[in-house]
Amino acid sequence: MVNSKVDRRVKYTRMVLKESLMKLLNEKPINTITVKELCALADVNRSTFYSHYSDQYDLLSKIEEEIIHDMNDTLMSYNVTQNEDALVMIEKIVEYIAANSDSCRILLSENGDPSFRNRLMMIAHDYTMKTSMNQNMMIDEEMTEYASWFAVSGSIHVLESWLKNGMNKSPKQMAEMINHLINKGLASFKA
Amino acid sequence: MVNSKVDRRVKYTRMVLKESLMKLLNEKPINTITVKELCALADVNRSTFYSHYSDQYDLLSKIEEEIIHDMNDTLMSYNVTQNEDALVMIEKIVEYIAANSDSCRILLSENGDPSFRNRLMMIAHDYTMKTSMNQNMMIDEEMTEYASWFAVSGSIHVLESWLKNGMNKSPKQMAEMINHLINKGLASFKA
DNA sequence: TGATAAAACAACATCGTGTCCATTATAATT
DNA sequence: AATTATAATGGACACGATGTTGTTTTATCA
Repeated sequence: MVNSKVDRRVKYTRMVLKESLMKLLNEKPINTITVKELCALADVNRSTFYSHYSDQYDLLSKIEEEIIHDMNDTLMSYNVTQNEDALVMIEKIVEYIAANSDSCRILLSENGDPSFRNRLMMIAHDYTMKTSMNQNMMIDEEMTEYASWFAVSGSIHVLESWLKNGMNKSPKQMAEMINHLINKGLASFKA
Repeated sequence: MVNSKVDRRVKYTRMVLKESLMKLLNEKPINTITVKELCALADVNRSTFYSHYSDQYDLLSKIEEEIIHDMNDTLMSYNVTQNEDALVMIEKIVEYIAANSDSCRILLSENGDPSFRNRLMMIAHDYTMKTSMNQNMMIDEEMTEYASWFAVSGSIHVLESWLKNGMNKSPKQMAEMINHLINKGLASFKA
């Protein structure tokens, strides 16, 4: 156990700082949040903060790092093969986001961090495109790249809206819809 | 002429401040830009800055406002009817972005402003969805909303990449590709 | 050219910042 | 339980950006 070597006080300090920053991000953008007020909310001395993080942005990126890493691990554990259907992969991603909806909702919101969105897109790109896109050859190399990002960006934004709407559909429903939109576009929704 | 009533000095001050902020945004994110350095670059007194804008973010939003307003006007002038093909509307939007590629590239980049992206998406949403989506009835109200945002977000992101790549395709090519992706998805690109 | 208004200049208090160090409190170890 | 180690606190500090104010200089407009 590597984790057990970390002092309990350190664990608590980092945890409460992360929680407090997320609370503040739920109310206002990062650029209006000061280290001072963050520490006041967390009831942590400002000196202590600086012994862990260089500033608000550093703390935010650490929070994101944690989620991204955790998500990667989770997806890795499914050990998806090239042949497996892309729909399964999309489902796994949606389910992970659902399981971490609070954090994801905040980080993807108006007050969130665009770079988190980008990192998430990179993961989605890797995990879905490898399986679905490469199955068939595409006409144009550059166009393929554009098409791939179109799908990923659209998907992520749909999930952002979904989180904002309190997850009014099941993860399975969302995954199926996204899969349809990616592969067949709006045509698949026309009556 | 309403514009001619504005003092030349005021015009110059605002112009040079806008230009300077864009230059800085081309190099680093807004949260690392100070009013002090912005004024130094623009060679404008800090007091003068404050008589026009409350802070960097205010100035940035004014810049965005200008582009958004201008874009709306441009699109309005085409007076697109409900029946007109969505492809035409997409072309107009792509062409506008191409004509203002420098500003749009910066504002949509890593150092740009997410809210500009959102405003752009609102416009694209209004101008394309009204024409294309409503032509056919959709199955589910909520799903229609999701599908619409999927298309818009994907499209904007593709255009972001396109700008970043130095516009290696023609606006017409991009518009056609986007139109295909929206309506037929990846299926339309498979060999 | 004279009236008007904007920009520049200088000075100011304020606030958050980042970094000290000494002290206190708490966890880990024996 | 006592000891050791180390994390957190509290206070102080200089520093720089901020936002404001009043005065002077400069440019514009009519």
